[in-house]
Amino acid sequence: MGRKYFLVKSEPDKYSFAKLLRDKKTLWDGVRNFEARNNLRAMKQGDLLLFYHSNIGKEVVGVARVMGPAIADATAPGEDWSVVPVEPVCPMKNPVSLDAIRNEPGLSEIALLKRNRLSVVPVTPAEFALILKMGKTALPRVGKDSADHAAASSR
DNA sequence: GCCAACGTTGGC
DNA sequence: GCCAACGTTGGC
Repeated sequence: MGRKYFLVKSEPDKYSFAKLLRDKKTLWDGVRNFEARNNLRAMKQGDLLLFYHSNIGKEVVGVARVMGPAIADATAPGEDWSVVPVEPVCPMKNPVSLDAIRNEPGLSEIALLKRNRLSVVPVTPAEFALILKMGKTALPRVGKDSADHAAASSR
């Protein structure tokens, strides 16, 4: 099956999309909610993430990509939490605010709104495409993404 | 296994 | 900084 889409939240003064751009990659750790953890575990390499700034900004500011499957969260030894390695894909040309999402009829069912306080929520392909469009953002051509291309062309 | 207390998240 | 929503914990 094709790639899946999710939205992940971070408080920008804790970990911002700008910081991810600088870091080039990070482990998405610190998730301490079972449902959010299970969403992390549902991710696989190549899945795309909308990066949302909570509290400050309250807007989708960029797109990130899952670099590999979920692994144990080393920040909670002995506990059953997970992290996922992610890398930045591109910033949104126009950040998409929570208000804009609320006011968009095509996004009335989005899990971000329905499941208010979940820090990792699934996004449908249609919702993902619509938010990119609202952000006037196109995904870059991914030449380095040879594994995905090989998988796609072998189908 | 119910439910009250508590803690956390996140919008305002 | 307040408060509402809601998930988690712990007593019974």
